[in-house]
Amino acid sequence: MRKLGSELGVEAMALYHYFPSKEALLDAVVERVVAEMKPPRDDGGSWDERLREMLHSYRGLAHAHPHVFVLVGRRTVRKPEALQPVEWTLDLLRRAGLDPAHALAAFRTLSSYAFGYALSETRGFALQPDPEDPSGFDIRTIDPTRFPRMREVAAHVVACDHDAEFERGIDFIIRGLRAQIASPDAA
Amino acid sequence: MRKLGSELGVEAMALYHYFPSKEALLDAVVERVVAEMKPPRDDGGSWDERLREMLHSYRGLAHAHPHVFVLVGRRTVRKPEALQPVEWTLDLLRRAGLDPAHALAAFRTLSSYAFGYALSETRGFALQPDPEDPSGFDIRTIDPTRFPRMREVAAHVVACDHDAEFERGIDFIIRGLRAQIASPDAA
DNA sequence: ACCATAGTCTTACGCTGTATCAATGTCAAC
DNA sequence: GTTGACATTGATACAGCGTAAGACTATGGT
Repeated sequence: MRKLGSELGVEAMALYHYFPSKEALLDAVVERVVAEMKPPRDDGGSWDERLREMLHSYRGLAHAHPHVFVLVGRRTVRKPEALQPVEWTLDLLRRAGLDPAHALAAFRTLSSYAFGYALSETRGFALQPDPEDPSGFDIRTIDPTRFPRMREVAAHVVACDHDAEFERGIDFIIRGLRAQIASPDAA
Repeated sequence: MRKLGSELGVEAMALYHYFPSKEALLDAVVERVVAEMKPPRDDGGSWDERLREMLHSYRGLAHAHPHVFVLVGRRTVRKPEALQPVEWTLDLLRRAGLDPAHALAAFRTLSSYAFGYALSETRGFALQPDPEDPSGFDIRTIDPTRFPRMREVAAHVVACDHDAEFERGIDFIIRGLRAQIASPDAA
């Protein structure tokens, strides 16, 4: 607070005239960040293309604001406006042919995936060697007799295109959604 | 630190004989928590059943240690032992028929999903009304003309079986994995 | 001229992690 | 039996944090 205040040429306590607490201030920051998400294009384009767009836009928040993104997952929503992207996505899924219950399940699946992936990405995946701490864990030097599977994927881990990997995850899920849409009665 | 110290009948600074910093101490806590994960059963049982078991076990950590779980996602791995569950899961996926690159992609998809879902769950999903703050956002009273889709799912949100919902998400992804295994050459 | 209001500053309190260093307990070597 | 090394703990202190309480100033309406 003191730092932010001095950034604004003001004492820390002046901020409390505008926000009741630091948490409320951060909530407002989150609100601003989430508001950066753009609605899906309304022109031609299949539902899954627009869905992909939404998810990439969501992940983009993590890239643009890595420090804020951790806070996005909290239940701090006071104004429903902050949930506009949720409304968009649900609408997308409903138009794709899912009933409300499945649209909700699909939404939670997709958003959990995107949230988890983007968050892991900003913190550095556990398997990824940390360039800032060369003394730390490095999958490339792992004991191949005890961890043969990790040894196997080590090369792929260090030379990983995260954009493509994120997209592949969406592929998996969308395939599942399509199956649900095609045969809504199946378990 | 002072609190933990007094819990142990000791001054706060005594802890620094065993851990160089609070962060290192928390890393050790995370290690202990992750070590609670059990290896997948080795008896008969399809790979996807064992995979489900792993994911439920992972999510179970969040239920058993909701405050610690946020820290699980950090790259704080120093000893590869803490990555034993990763090795198990990779092995599962490889045996299921995925090549190393796809096994890694599948692992990241599944773990991101489970991590994101479990984390959102412990914090309370954004859509879920907060029982501790009845004055906050409540999806049941949302404006149906501005947010028709959210209005539609409101009933399902409040009466949601998270176990089943989590399972449905796994269904989606596993279906995608099966398609990849069936036709490895497709995009 | 008066007062309400908005905006800011000052001071202070209790909390945090931890650097520094002194004190103690323990045990092996001489 | 004394000594010295080392493991462990305690005491004190410091800089940082969020924020409660209240005083001060500036502004605009009456």
